[in-house]
Amino acid sequence: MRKVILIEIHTEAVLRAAGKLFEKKGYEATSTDDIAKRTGISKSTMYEYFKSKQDIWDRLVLKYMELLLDDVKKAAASEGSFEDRYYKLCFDVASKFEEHPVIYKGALGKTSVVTDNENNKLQIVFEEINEAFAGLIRNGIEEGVVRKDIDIYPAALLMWSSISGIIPVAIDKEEYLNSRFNISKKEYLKKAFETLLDGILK
Amino acid sequence: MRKVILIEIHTEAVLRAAGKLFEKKGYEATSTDDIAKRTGISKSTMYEYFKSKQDIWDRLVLKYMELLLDDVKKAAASEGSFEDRYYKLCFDVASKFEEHPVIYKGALGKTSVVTDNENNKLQIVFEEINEAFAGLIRNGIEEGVVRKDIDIYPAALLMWSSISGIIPVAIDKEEYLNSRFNISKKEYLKKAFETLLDGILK
Amino acid sequence: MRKVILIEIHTEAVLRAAGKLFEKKGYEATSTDDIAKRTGISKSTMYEYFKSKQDIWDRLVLKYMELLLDDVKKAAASEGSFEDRYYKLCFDVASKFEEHPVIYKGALGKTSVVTDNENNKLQIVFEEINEAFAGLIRNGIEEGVVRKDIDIYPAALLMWSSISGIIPVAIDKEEYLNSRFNISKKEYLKKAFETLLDGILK
Amino acid sequence: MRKVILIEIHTEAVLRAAGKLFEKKGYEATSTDDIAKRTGISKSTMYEYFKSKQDIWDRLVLKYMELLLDDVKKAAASEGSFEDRYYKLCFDVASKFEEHPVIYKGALGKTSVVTDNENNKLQIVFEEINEAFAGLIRNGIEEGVVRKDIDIYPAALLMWSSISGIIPVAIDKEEYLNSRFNISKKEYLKKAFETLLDGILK
DNA sequence: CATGAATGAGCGTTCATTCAT
DNA sequence: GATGAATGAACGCTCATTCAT
Repeated sequence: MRKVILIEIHTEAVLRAAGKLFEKKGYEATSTDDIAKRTGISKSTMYEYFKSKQDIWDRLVLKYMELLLDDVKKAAASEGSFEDRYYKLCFDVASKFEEHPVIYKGALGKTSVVTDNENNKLQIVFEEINEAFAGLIRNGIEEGVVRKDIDIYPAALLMWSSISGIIPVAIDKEEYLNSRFNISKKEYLKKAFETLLDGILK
Repeated sequence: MRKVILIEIHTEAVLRAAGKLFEKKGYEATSTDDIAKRTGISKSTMYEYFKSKQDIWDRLVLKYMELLLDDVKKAAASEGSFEDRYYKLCFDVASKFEEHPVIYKGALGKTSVVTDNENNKLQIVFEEINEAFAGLIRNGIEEGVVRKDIDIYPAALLMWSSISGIIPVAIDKEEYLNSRFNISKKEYLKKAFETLLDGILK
Repeated sequence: MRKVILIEIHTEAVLRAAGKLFEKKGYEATSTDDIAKRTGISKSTMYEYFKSKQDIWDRLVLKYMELLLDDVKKAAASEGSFEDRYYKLCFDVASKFEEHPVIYKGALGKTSVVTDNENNKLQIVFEEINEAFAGLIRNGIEEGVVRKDIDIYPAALLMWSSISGIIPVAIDKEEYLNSRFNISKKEYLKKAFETLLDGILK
Repeated sequence: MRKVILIEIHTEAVLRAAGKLFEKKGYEATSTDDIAKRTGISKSTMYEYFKSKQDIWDRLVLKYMELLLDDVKKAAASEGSFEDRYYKLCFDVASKFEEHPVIYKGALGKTSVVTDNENNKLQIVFEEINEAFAGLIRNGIEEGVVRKDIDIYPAALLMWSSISGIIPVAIDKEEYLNSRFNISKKEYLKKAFETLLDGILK
């Protein structure tokens, strides 16, 4: 087998295993032993491909953020009205979060710790996501539904960061929302995204 | 020395030390050794006052959330127009976050894990903060500046969770905002809070 | 209150508490904290009366061995035939063991560690128990039921140590005896004591 | 080096070291640090081969009981008269006890705690030892020297448990026997085993 | 290239004991 | 005489990482 392919295979396998484990037990409680065992390779081999546990985490986060970026780009470029695309984007992000809360919370909670190359890539993905949001808002302006006086990039960052604040709370507080306000998570999210949108509409 | 006083002194001292350390290195990377040493007492003495490392964290988070609650209540009840109070509240929260990002992020990321008594208290504080937000929105409606058709509590939770998403990003991305969009953190936050507010105004 | 009485009261209270706890959790797993708390006095006060945890154990063991001695003496001096007295003695020892297995196992398992004064007392109690056994055997010889050629003291020690080997096994293996050999603990003990007796009878 | 060999080497080495230490200081007072240091490997390596301190103890006890079983089987199947074989068996057990009193006392004091696989093995060894005793008694009956009306298995258990009560006392009280009754440990044991035997003889 | 084997450093927690008041 | 308060010294155990083969 070609070297490059082998690298890809092992890397993928480790990330898949690590993803499952980090999600289930969190970063600290997951041991490198766990990951190697689940991957089906030896720990030493794993260290050939990843230079540390942190490296596994970083590359995993990067991978998931790239997946998120894909989704976000697609949603922003999808068919339908501005609002359709906006909601699609929001719910796509929510769905990603819900599937991998640990990783996405970690990714967004630690964006400041940008020290090495890998994290620079993360920074770039982060900016590209912001770019996609910005593009959507720009379209909204062009279509005449969004206020012209809006600063596109800060507004994009605002949307994006609000959404990333709203979603985990919606997930964590689902039961509380149900029992106290008789409102489902989905309804709550819809309302939240709507209110957020109202802030930038004409 | 009287027992009651000592409890207060030591508890305070440990929480102060732990606050600094958790803030600097995070929960996992902070050892109980570190905390005791910085407090200036022996580890065993510390364990007389706190039953575990988790207990230290829980009580610390509770304390900071209570401080936040105080601020939020005061801001919501302060002089001035609805908008004045809204911005005061937002910036007060931002300022708290900025001082203790690790703790507040942790507090908000785990609010759902309500198992023991201490955490029930945390849950209550959380709800009281939401209540304060709700009170503010209710005032806004009474004053005729906020839309009547708004669901107060979900809206409060939305504001509160959006804000808690916006602030860390604003803090983490300060440099990025500066260099790319030539906008200060404060300006960004102002804009963000403003846009958020627009969503619920008439 | 007179000093002597106070000492007695506290000492008794501590031993009572320690007895319960050692029996329930064993020596190592019982903390001095546990004992003091259960006694209702402060740990420091406890240390006024006992110089160490080991001291508590030693004096407790001594106390129980003295109780055993009492029983043994009474049984040896009781009414009835030689055999009646022998079985009474055996079953009295068994009953004490059953009530306080941890302490009696400990007492008999550690008889060699005779270093300090307290344990010398234990040594004396031990010898007195042997003396009681010896007295019983002597009676048996006088009554013409026990072989004359027997060496009284070694025989006494033998009985006594055999019994202390038989009883814990009977207790620990009760279930095994039941399920495998369909024999109750009591029947087994009876047979065992009988066989043992046969060894010294005419 | 091949894995299988290493497992054997390390396991053996740890058990040897642990045997010495448990014998000298007892289970609780022996630390895992002690054992690893004496073995000459790191504590972490030790934990590769043993899952806990208790595991070390359990496997050690099992090993020694298996050695005892070997001896007992051999003695029961050895040349000579019934009595020769009986005494050989008794003195073999005594010799094993004398070499490793702590372990054998522990083994016999805890045989009832049958929870995991390792301890099931121990239970089986225990029963096999009993079986060997039973075989010996059966031979005695066949040879016409032992009473026919005896219940073989309970009698075996009786012998075995009496012996395990007699031996430690003989060892612990050696000096006492010497100085008080002018009898050597060996003589005492001989007498004790003899008396015990008399109980089941015709 | 892959890995079996090893480990140093550290962790949270416990507890018998002491001592100033 | 009684105790509240403090602690030093361990303890069993884990784990990310390394390195010879």
